[in-house]
Amino acid sequence: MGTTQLETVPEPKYWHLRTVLSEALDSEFSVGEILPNERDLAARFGVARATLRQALEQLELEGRLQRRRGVGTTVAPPRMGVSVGTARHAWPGGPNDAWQAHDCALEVPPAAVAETLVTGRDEPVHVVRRSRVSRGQPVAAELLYIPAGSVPDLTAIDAPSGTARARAVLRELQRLELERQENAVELGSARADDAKELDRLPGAPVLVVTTRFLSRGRTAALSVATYRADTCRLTFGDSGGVEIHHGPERHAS
Amino acid sequence: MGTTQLETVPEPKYWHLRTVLSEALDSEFSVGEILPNERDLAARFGVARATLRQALEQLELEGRLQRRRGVGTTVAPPRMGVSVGTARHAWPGGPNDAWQAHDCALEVPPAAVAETLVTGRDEPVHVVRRSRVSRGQPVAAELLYIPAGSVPDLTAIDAPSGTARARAVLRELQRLELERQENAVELGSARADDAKELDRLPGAPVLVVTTRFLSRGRTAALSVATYRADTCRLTFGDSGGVEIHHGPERHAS
DNA sequence: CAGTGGTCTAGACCACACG
DNA sequence: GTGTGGTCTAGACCACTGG
Repeated sequence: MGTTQLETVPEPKYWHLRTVLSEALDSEFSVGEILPNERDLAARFGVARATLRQALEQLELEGRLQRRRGVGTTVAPPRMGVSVGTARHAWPGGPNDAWQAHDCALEVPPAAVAETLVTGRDEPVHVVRRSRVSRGQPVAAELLYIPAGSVPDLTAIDAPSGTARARAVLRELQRLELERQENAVELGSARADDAKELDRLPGAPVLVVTTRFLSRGRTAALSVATYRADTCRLTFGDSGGVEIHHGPERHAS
Repeated sequence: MGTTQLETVPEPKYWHLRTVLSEALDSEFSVGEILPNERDLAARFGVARATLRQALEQLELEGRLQRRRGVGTTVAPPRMGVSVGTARHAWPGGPNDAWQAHDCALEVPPAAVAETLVTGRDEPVHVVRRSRVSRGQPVAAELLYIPAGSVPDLTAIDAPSGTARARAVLRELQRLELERQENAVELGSARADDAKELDRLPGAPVLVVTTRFLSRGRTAALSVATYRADTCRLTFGDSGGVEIHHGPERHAS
């Protein structure tokens, strides 16, 4: 007789809470608005903070919320469509390729990368770090692996590393007739360095896009780009992307 | 001198634990092997079970582990490459399209879908449910939205719903000259029905692929497919996909 | 400084699979 | 039944942001 089980829900609390909050976001909040803090929300719904957080995590994963330590939880705008298609302008080193080169170093790539590049183990390759910004916020961090054989004319460049070196490598790469071979997308979690670049915490969910570029039948470069999964919708094909978003959206007035 | 801080780690415990476990998986475990249970593991590492679980969740998200209630935690095989490219055989209703039709109903689609289909609000459309199996396990659940206008010759079909109806709709669709227009990929969490189909719990991370099909310039169908994010690597392009998997040495730099 | 989200603990009970 | 992972609690302290 002690049970206070007013509602027989085989559904977990956090999942039900997610639904309730999701509907509240649609009807009672506008983009950018700040939610009550977690302790207040938990008290309001009569659950432990950990349970409330489980619901918030779900909503953040779905791109509905944005949480920042020391600041608060805000309603996120609809995900932005980010083109990862075959458009010419997306070519590495091409004009207006949406990427900003940061750095370049000669490093030994991970085993899986070396395998795809068909280079020897422990054979260093050029690694160009680039980042991509869209609508004022960072959306992707990329590592471009380029075998030394792909850009043989680099002896003329004196800069051993740094931005200048990165641009030089890209310039050389651009002279090749690159052909995009394949893409793959999978879920991953941001490594510490990527997380910093993406303004997220380590372990944040990311969409990892790997692309292989061919030149005269050989693998000339391999790109591993990590996109923020919470804010990005990846679009393939040359157009901007379908405008599909979830639920009604109200904007601050 | 009183600090027992043997290691000055600004790193969270669960993240460090994730790394340790990840390396252990590479060197000491083989695919399919069962890990010790969570209580034992937590005790072994001297952390609370919740913390240990946080690390396991990360590894599951990355496709390294598979956890099943009542059974245990096992080492997952490398993610399988699943083609979502433009290959002919992937056409809805085409022969060997890798999909199995389950059901069909006339329903009012979500607002976002109706918008893309350019149908009126509250106007019902055919909704075909399909599922996709690869290597013996379910990898995707799909909802195919087809405006009634796309398949006008369905009055001859008497089955109001069910598998027969679904196949009939697909057969009609196949007679159109479909043109794949766009794809988008984003992270989502499995709804209850999808989760059941994918043999996962509600809220499990999924990759949502939306595809628009055109016929004579009009949107003839819209596919919303949810793929298991833990087991699948989506490949675009007509070939099988690059064989990139996470071996030992996942981390660069 | 005060307030926020992030991490962590030590328990408890539940839902499920399997013998 | 036993044993597993899944959910939930009520606290505590930490790391960060901003006034």
